[in-house]
Amino acid sequence: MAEKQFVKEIADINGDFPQWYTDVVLKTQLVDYGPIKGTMVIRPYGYAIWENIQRELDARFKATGHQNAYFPMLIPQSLLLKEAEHVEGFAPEVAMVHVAGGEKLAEPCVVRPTSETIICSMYSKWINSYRDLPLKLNQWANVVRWEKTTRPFLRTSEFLWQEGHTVHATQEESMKETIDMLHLYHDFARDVLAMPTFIGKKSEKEKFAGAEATYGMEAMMLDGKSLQAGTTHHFGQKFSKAYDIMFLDKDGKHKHAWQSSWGVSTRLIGAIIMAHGDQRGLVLPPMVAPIQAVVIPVAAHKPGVLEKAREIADLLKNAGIRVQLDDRDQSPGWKFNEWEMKGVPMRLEIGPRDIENGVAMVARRDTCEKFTMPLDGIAQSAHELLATIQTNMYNKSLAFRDSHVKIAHNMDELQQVLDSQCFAKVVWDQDPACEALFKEKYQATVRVMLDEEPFQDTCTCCGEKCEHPVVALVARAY
RNA sequence: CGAGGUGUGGCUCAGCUUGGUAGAGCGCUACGUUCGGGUCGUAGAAGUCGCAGGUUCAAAUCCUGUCACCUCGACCA
Repeated sequence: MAEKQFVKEIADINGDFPQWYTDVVLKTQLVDYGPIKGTMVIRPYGYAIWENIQRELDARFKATGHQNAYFPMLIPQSLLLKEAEHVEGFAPEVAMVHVAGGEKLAEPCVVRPTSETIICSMYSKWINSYRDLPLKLNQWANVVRWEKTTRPFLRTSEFLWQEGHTVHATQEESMKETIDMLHLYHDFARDVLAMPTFIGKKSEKEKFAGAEATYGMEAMMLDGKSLQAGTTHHFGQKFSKAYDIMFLDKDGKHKHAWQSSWGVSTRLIGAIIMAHGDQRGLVLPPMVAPIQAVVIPVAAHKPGVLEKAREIADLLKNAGIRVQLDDRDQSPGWKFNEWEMKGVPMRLEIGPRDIENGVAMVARRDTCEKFTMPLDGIAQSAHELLATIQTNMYNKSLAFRDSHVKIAHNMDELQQVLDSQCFAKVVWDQDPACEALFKEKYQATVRVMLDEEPFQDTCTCCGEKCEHPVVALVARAY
């Protein structure tokens, strides 16, 4: 059987993690490849994960005073050209429309690679007074970036995301928003995705095209590589000057507004897969799992078994658990394997023996433990187990990550750390030459840690005394 | 864009060196059997071998061109 071969394949992953990754996302029917290279078809099981992420994130946005809106996907080229750095940064990966309605367009339009330009052009109309500020909008949308190489969820030509764009009267306020949202993402990853992340500042070289400062949230994957899982940007007044977003302040003077933007994408799904997955396939945190519990009748042909299984599934469903009864005509072992591969957090087996004993066999996906659970009060027990799994998954990831971060005092140590598939903490003087060396010698990138005291006064890279030492995280990244 | 690789039923591939009737496993369909960790049997449907040209009595196989995709590097959420 193909599935049997698959289980065998991922049992010998041998550090060939990307291959494991691709196999898993295709086999578990999260996605399929689209007809155009680099595009991804998100199938129902994969999309349901995104819906759960959306719901949880959106609630957090609303709770912090943000509103949702929607802007057009097609942007006139001239609008894109207004902010020089932004254009330069995105030009190589922009898709354009030259013909529409059978005629060549007088002015081509671009398919949004991000929406700063169209949103800022609207903001300049909408904002006139300090009374209009702050303006904090978010959009759930798709964007297109014509990347050279692609991988499902992690890098695709088109992807789904949310992009928040805020406007403020002062730099302090805008900066606070940038940092607040970074922490919102961090907390979200911890509480919902069960994924510990590092938050930090991107170097000058790596910051967003057009931003004054870019901050990122990065997660450690099981192979010790880093994945950027979210970013927030402080724009200063760059875009407000390019797009003429001005307001009349309390003091009667016209001023350019201060802006921020921030986003996370369907890449988060890739992050979940690579942060939690194991040799049997996906392991989904209960908060985002499309199916939190599956009920499998064993010896379903015997009288009363299927009925009891259905009764228990209904009990869980009424208790608010996303549950599925698997009453398909397959052998139980086959089903166990399928749902494990698909990452369902808990499985309940109901057979004649269990009914007789008033229990269900329960299997946890995160630990692969199997034990009995009394049918009496099972909805409550299931809820508690799901919460336990969620917490355990976070703790497990955190322990893994913490054991894979090491301090590097010099370049020799850095090499050792990176070669052992770990992140390196270094001291860096923010010299671009040193950053270039990290990249050149180790294909590694830096992100500046926030609020960390340097552990030495010399640079890990060049060994010279630092004038502006910062602690930075050096890691190989996806 | 640099380096390597692959195109053969729905999927994964064998066959190619040395040209001679198109193959397997999985999946799918029907019937039966089985069901506490990937059941078993019988029967069946399904492929102009990526495309174009060339060599030959004869091309999946050899030659030339072309297209597509995959992996690894440079860029990105």
